Amino acid sequence: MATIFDVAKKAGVSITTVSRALNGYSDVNEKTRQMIIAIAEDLHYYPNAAARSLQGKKTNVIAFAPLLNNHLEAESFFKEFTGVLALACFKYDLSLLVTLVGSDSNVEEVYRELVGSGRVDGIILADIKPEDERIGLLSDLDIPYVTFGRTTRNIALDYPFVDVDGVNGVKKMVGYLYKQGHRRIAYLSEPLNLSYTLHRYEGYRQGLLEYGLSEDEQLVRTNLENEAHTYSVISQLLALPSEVQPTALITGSDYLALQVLQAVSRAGKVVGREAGQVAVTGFDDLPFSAYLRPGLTTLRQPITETCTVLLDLLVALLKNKHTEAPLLSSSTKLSRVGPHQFLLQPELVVRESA
Amino acid sequence: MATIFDVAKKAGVSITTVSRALNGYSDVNEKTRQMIIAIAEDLHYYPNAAARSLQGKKTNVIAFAPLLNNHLEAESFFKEFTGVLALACFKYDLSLLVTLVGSDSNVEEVYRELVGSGRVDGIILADIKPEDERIGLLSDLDIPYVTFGRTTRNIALDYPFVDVDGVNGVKKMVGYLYKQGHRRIAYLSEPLNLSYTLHRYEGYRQGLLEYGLSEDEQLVRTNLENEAHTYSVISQLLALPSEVQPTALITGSDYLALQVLQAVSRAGKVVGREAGQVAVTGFDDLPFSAYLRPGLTTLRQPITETCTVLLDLLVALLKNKHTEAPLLSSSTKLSRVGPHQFLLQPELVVRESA
DNA sequence: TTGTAAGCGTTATCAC
DNA sequence: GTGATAACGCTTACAA
Repeated sequence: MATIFDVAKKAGVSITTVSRALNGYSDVNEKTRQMIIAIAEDLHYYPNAAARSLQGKKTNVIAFAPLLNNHLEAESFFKEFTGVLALACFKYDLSLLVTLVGSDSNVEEVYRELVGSGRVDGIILADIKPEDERIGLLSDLDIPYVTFGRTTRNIALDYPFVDVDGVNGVKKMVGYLYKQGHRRIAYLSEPLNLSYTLHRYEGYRQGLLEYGLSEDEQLVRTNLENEAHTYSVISQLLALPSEVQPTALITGSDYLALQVLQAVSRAGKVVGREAGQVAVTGFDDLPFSAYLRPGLTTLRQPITETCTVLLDLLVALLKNKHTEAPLLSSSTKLSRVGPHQFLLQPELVVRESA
Repeated sequence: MATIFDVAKKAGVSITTVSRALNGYSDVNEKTRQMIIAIAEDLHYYPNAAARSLQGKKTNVIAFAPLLNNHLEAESFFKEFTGVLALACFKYDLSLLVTLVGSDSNVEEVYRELVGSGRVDGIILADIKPEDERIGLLSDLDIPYVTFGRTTRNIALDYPFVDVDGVNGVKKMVGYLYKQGHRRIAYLSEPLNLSYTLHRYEGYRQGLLEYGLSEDEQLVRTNLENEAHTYSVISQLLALPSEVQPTALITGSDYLALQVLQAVSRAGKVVGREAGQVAVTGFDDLPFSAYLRPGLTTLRQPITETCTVLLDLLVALLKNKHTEAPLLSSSTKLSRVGPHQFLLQPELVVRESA
């Protein structure tokens, strides 16, 4: 590979001049600059990124460092999100470094290494927990970062985040089902480990409250860990006496809804919105959801918009660590809930399942 | 961030000793090493990756640098593949740098920059064209790389690739349809720009040959660029006189199959394998394909295995640029077609659509 | 077993 | 306008 020395030698100037010419400094004779540019092209010279970042220059790489969830739902969402994020990065002229953080690894160490290595300009964090130690860590480490998702505890930190409003989303769903005539609405969820699971559940509770329905413990199952478990829970629910049996099942994710769809069939009931049928809903609107039969009524996470806002925010922080947050294009979906904090509204997508 | 100097100072030794202690050299007093390790941890010291790679050390980062296809099919496959690849990289303790190469960009320059930047140890190339200039380029640049997919022209190069056998796959599909009684089998494809599209089409031709069917130009449409076009082509095909009308439609990808499914319905026909119905098949087995109604009969690309083989191969090249290729776990799906060249067999997945 | 010093390829500071 | 030269943080001969 050609280095700056090769260019300098061939041009008969010093490396300083080459550097300045190529970096667009004004104090270079225009003729000299043109010559240097021509030679650089000719030699296929590209500045070594490692050397540049040693000098504290930008790498134009950002990291996406989510926690690795072996959960299949998490995995399919991860694929979709990563793909969209990579596409979005392309538009911002950034490369995306995907670094998964294993569940058995020393989390703090992984992030410290990522930052200390100097490989990336900024970080996108995901899979935020109710109280997430990574936020304090990255703040301490003084690297620009944005989280996708937010903590639930009201810690004083004003960290930058973008989140999809799970509370409001599920609340809307409860409202939709209520208007469809449902009065006994169950809530099914994976374990409430990550913030988004809590937010969605909270939306369920607020929804019930808003529509004057009381929460019935029997109808809330927030510990569905695997398919077998889901099956048994559903068959239990659908075997309840008819006056307490749920007529609608809200699930915390599309993937879970998928299992529930199967389970309901196995229990001998039909999914749908006709009388006597069981309504089932999801959350995410992953690509497969549109193709299920019946099509899944769900809440669409606006992934593309999310990534755009994440990058707008991160790029602003990259440019100027302590400046005001950017004024983002105001979409009806998007609201600012803090100086650097944004919430996007999921969209109710009605299909046949509810 | 703590540097090696900080550690050295606190330990009261030179930076050399710190470097050797931390890199596991044998010529360091074990006590000294332990002390240094303790101090390094205490100080949260992590070697700066830029500085290391300036010394020609490994970065433990590999790049995935596919061409950006605005095509939706390409996009959904890209997401799936990238996600699986990232997951696989995690197991190999590698980070994945995703760098999309825009269609309007200077391709050569992008790859030169990627290599010249010194950011990555190796590269995974995708979207291989019949004759792909990137292969010669990366060879010249002398960076380890593996391609997903292969060229079609028999250029003499013995470059490392892993590919899914599209020829054999579609051939199998023709055989399957033949045994189902189909004699008029159409082939539908996006434009034949990339190798895999050509391979799949070639499989169709070989299949016809093998089963004594003659190729009918009317039944081959390899220029479907968009949905509208697909609709019109399908309605044309299904309006042919019954003695020449196709009873089965092989498509070059699941995504195209999706459009075809809709188009057939619009043309007033039913998709399926009953008499009088139209058979439709795909290629890829993307997640949504199982959920279509009717479920899509297709050829599954073994993405996970593909990524494993890609990484096995690349990691071997990383270790020792000119050594023999690794002996990979022999699966029935996998065959070696050259020293560094592997072919995986797609699997026929029969569902209701054919 | 440890330290000194050169060098990896840049950019930035300061002379000229 | 241009050029020495000193960083940046690390690894690795070569010395001691």
